[in-house]
Amino acid sequence: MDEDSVDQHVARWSAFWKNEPAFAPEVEGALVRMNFIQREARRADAVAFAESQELTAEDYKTLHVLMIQPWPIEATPAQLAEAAKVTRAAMTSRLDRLVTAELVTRENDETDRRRVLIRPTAAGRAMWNKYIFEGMARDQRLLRALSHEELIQLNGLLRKVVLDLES
Amino acid sequence: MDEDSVDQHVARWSAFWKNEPAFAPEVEGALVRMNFIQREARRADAVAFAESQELTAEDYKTLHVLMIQPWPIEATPAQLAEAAKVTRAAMTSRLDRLVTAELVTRENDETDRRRVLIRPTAAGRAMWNKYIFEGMARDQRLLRALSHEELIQLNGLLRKVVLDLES
DNA sequence: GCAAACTAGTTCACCGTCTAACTATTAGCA
DNA sequence: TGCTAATAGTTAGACGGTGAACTAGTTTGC
Repeated sequence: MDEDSVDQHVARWSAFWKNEPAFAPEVEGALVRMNFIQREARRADAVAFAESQELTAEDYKTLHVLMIQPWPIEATPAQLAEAAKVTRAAMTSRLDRLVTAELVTRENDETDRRRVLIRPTAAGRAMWNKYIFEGMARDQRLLRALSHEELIQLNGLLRKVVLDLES
Repeated sequence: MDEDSVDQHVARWSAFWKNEPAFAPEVEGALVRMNFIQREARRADAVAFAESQELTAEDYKTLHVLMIQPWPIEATPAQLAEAAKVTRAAMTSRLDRLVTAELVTRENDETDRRRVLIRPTAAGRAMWNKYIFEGMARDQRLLRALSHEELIQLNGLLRKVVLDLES
């Protein structure tokens, strides 16, 4: 198999840490590679949304987590914040932008007046539809080097790690 | 094999996108899992440095990329920015903090007076030494669910992806 | 020999996030 | 019932990042 840039990085480190048993080249390699792939994914997303000028990647993500809620399509800011993995404060300002752009509505919940309900507008749904498939295509392009079997194998390994971290 | 939270996420999506051939569950799963692992890594790093109060994770990273440069241990801000994957502007402010903390020195290069040379102080080297092995241990803990063979397998799959993205 | 182009680093204005404090509302319980 | 505690959302201030503009120094090429 050919070497990627991470192999060089790890080789340099291995030389640096020779005689140092605490250094695990495979751990370092795997983490750096995952970092590389994730960074590339974010970069590609940012480019796609920067070109369109309509929406930032962050705002799209917000719209997305709203759209993929279980029926009915409505959610509280707290639910969206958790789904998007940002704080509620950050979600407040994201929603400000989406409300201004008229992609979602923000209404008081009359049964619990502390709560706010967020719903997509027709324009918001249309915007989501416009980008969702492009996003899937970008993701598949990112991992196109792997066959279906290899993807399953990769998920098997990653699942072990995630299961361990979740327990 | 047991299910992790990502399996549930993907199952919900698969139901959502049933009859939609553009959705690839294995691609989605792999990316979400890598995201999860990376996020956990960053969280653990942040916790470790927040407890110590001496240094932020970002400043440690800066010190780190400086320390692992090839001999002699000195670098320009531009080199450090590239290694740490931030802009030069960001590196300027990171270095401001490290210079104030007396962990690195910033000197003019007399042979090319545009350039600045960054070198760790004795305190900076000591600080790096204090955290480097803890960081390795954190990384290994993160992937402890995988055997040595599985780590090699994982790197093999990720290498394919990285090689493809780098070409 | 000198103007133009390039390069290194910094400064500036802006952005999105975070934590912590704050307001408003609801739930728990003596 | 009426305090107290808990909860939902927002606001305020700080932080670290970005891209663009700027300063200073070096290289290129006529």
